[in-house]
Amino acid sequence: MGDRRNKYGVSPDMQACPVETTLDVIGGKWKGIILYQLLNGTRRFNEFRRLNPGITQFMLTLQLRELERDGIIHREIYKEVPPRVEYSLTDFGRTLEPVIMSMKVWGESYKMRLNENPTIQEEES
Amino acid sequence: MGDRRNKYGVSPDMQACPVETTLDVIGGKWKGIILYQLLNGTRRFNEFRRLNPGITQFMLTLQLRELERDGIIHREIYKEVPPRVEYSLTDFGRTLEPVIMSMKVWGESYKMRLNENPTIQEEES
DNA sequence: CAGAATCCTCTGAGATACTG
DNA sequence: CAGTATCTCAGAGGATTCTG
Repeated sequence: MGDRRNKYGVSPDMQACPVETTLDVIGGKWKGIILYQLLNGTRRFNEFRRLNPGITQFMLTLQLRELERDGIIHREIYKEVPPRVEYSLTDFGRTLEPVIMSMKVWGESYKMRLNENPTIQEEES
Repeated sequence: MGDRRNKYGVSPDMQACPVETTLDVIGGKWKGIILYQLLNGTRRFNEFRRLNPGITQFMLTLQLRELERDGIIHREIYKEVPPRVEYSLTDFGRTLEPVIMSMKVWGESYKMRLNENPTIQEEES
């Protein structure tokens, strides 16, 4: 899967815009919701599947691995039978909390706005 | 281009996660940086091109139109020769400012973290 | 200057089947 | 339970050319 660190073939510190950097890390199709659910605590693999019926095992694994690679989440493997794996935010991942929360708040206001007036797509600036 | 309001074939208010909703609106490849640049004021079409050499005319137009459709930006056309079009945030678009800014701050800390220790991809939670 | 129209290329994402 | 391993494909993203 794409090493999103190399969009321009340069190291990420050469990328001009930090907003883009953040989007690159949390912008995956399911990463927003995964992170949001992790704010409430540790989750297991099948717990994510139950919470998000739309996501396939494959994609879930992929998104989790990318978040792990980026240092956002931690993957704890318990050597048991049956196997158990728990996902949690790293300390660094926790620093995303204000970002996620502001996105949550805004998303809610956006949906409210759509419901209030579904036809309006633009307003005067 | 995808009507991202219909990921599940349902109206957006049926989508469970507001974080995803926000990502759907601002998660386009160039939307983060476009919005960030608009925080500083009105921009013209070729101004965006100069600021972001990597983006093609086509993609720029597309991203701007989607943001306009979603009520985030306003497109003011001046009937002149040569033509002039100015883009600005709508009032509603301005409500994205805290989101963008928190993403900017986080993106900077992420890049700093990479520079400090490029090999570390994970830390203990 | 600010686009519109075409055509093309990847890759993010999904379906399905199998396994330690 | 928590994953791999393949295969497939739509569609986001891009290059190029043309125009009011």
